Amino acid sequence: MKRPPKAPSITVSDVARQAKVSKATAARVLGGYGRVSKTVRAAVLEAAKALDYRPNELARSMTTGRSGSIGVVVGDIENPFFSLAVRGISDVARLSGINVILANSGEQVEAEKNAIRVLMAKQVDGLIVTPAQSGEIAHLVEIACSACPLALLDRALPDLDVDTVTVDDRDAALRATRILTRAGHTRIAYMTAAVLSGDFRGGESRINTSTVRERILGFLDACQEAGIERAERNIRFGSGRSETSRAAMHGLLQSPDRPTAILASDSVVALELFKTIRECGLHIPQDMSLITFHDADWTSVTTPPITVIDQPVYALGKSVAELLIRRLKGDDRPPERIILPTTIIERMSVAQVPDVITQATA
Amino acid sequence: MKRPPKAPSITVSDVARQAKVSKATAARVLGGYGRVSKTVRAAVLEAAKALDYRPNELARSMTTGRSGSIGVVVGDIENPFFSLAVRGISDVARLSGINVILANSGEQVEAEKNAIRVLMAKQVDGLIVTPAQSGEIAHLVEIACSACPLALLDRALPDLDVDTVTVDDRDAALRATRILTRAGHTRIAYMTAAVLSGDFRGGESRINTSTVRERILGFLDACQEAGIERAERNIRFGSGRSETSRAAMHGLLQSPDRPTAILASDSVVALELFKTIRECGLHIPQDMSLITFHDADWTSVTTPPITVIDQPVYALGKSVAELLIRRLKGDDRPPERIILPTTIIERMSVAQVPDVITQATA
DNA sequence: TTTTCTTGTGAGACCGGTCTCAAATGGAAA
DNA sequence: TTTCCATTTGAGACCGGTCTCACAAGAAAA
Repeated sequence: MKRPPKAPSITVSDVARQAKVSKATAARVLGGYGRVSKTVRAAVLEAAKALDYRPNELARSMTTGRSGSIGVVVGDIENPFFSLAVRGISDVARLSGINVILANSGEQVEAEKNAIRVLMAKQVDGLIVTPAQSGEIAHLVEIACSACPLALLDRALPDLDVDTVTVDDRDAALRATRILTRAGHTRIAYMTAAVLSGDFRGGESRINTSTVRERILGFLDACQEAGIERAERNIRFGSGRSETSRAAMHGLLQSPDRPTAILASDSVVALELFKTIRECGLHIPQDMSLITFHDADWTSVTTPPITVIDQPVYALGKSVAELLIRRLKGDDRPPERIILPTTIIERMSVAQVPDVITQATA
Repeated sequence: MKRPPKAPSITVSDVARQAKVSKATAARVLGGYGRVSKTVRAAVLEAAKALDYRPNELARSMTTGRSGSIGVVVGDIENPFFSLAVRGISDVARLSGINVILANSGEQVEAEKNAIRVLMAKQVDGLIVTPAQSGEIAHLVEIACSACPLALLDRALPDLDVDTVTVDDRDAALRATRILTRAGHTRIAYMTAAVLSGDFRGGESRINTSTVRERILGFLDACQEAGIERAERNIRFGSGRSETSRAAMHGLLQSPDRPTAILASDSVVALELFKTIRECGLHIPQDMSLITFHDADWTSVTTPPITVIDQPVYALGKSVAELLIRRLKGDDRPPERIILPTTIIERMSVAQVPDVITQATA
């Protein structure tokens, strides 16, 4: 823990000495600011090359106050949704010569807080966050009030008026659920990995994360439209990759009044569901219809292929990054909330409900 | 591009003034070094809290010379293989209070070089790289010679003697191919996303990336063992997600002497293949057997589920990170090359070749 | 020729920490 | 009481850049 051999790196002063000019002059040509004569510039450049000078970005950042990097905090980098969004972000960042420090919150607020603290200490110029928990946003509010621009990805926070990019969750859920109700389903479950802070019990107003709330709203809209009562009973939170959630899924699928259709909030949940449905000896779509958010690559190769809500994930990342970088450049327009449209890709995972057909013909 | 409002942050001096002690003393308690009396410590801490002091990690890094972060350069963060490995790395890093700056090379050497340059300028304490190209490693050699520890993930470089963690690629390929040969296959293709620098033509010695070379060696071993001649004809490079590679796949699958079995080098290639095989109206496993490296989550839900080589991907990331961090702490044992074992998970994507059965019964 | 302006350069402060060194304090030993 | 040593504290250099300011020299204007 003691000796980092401390490579004696080449500094501006070294170059200056070699080029026989002052440190200030060398710094000017090396840093690309101020005015220098052609001859001196050439001399300095030559000296720099000879010495193999590499600027110390840290030192530079310290004086300028800008680190040239932005922090990105996502829930779970393993979720292909986030990987893709992150690529959108980094592609944009690269174009502006900004680099990205990535942190994983594992959807834990504490980890999120910690990640943000570390990123701030590293003096990131801006922050893109996918808030893990809707209840605790004090740390985000604090950032928003500070000089460091903050942008929200995929999940809006009503109480936090900052640049935000989401998709038309409510509408997407509505349309997806409608496909289900129109196929005659009346027992429809909505499964999300999100955890509820507090208790649900029908008060969707208590759900603070826009993504979750909007989707539930859309889901309930469609259910109501179809005359399905107490649809909110079938909303399941916390359906992650954990053991408990698997057990819960099993329980749900094996109960006598199990749903005949499920809407999954992301492809990870959907995959778990897909496996569990099989394990329970059920068949998609005959015994169980399934629609999921996110057109993950595998959804088209299963048997049957899954009907999905295709979100513009890459564009989502691209847009927040653009918004944030614009802000970094000094733009001070009021915060923008961009909502990107989604499409539904109908595949083979939704079936007509038999008794509806029976009823219809009876 | 001009005015970053420059939040006037609280510094040690501010805290010192408030606590009525010298800057040095305040720094001691805030930085957690040296000796300070209980009373003074309490006073400083209180002042710090009152002022809401946050250390500037950049300034700290500048004097100490250690930035507390490591750089990770992977080929494609969207590939679940890398996402998982990266999680392994960051989990370990977090435990040591080190954070990770992630960069994507897109498997392009130039991007890789650039990413490394940026990361070095940011004074990362160490570097983990998945070398994109085997031919151009001058930039890596340079790092290896410098004071900054370098570790290689998944791909070894024979000419670069640094800490490296890979899997038993040769053996894995051998065993996988054997499954195929034992099922009677004689026309077996090996498809990798890797691009060859130069030309292949049977000289596997010219392939510098260990992963690719070892796998090919294992593949050829098994073919030879089964008496298959000129097996190297069926090695296909550059099978990425691109249009050209799809076209190539189509060509291969529709040719009259198409292979009856394929070994895919990663799950992204395998998924492309899976889709293409379907598009060509072929069926797995009757018309085409398929085995792939990496037990990606979707491989178990397809029809049929895919036989895979299960690599300990998370452990791969975990191990390199551990190696690198040990090195950061001053360990100077000679470089280690760790090879992790793989398992084969046999599912339903391999079929017996009919004419072999015929022969056997004849 | 003298004055004024422009341009190039150097000296040195500064960013926010760490860390060395010397001085001050106080208790124990002589 | 005097001497010595350990502990605590302060002053200030330093890390590697940026940037302000003053000054010198040459060009243009008077």
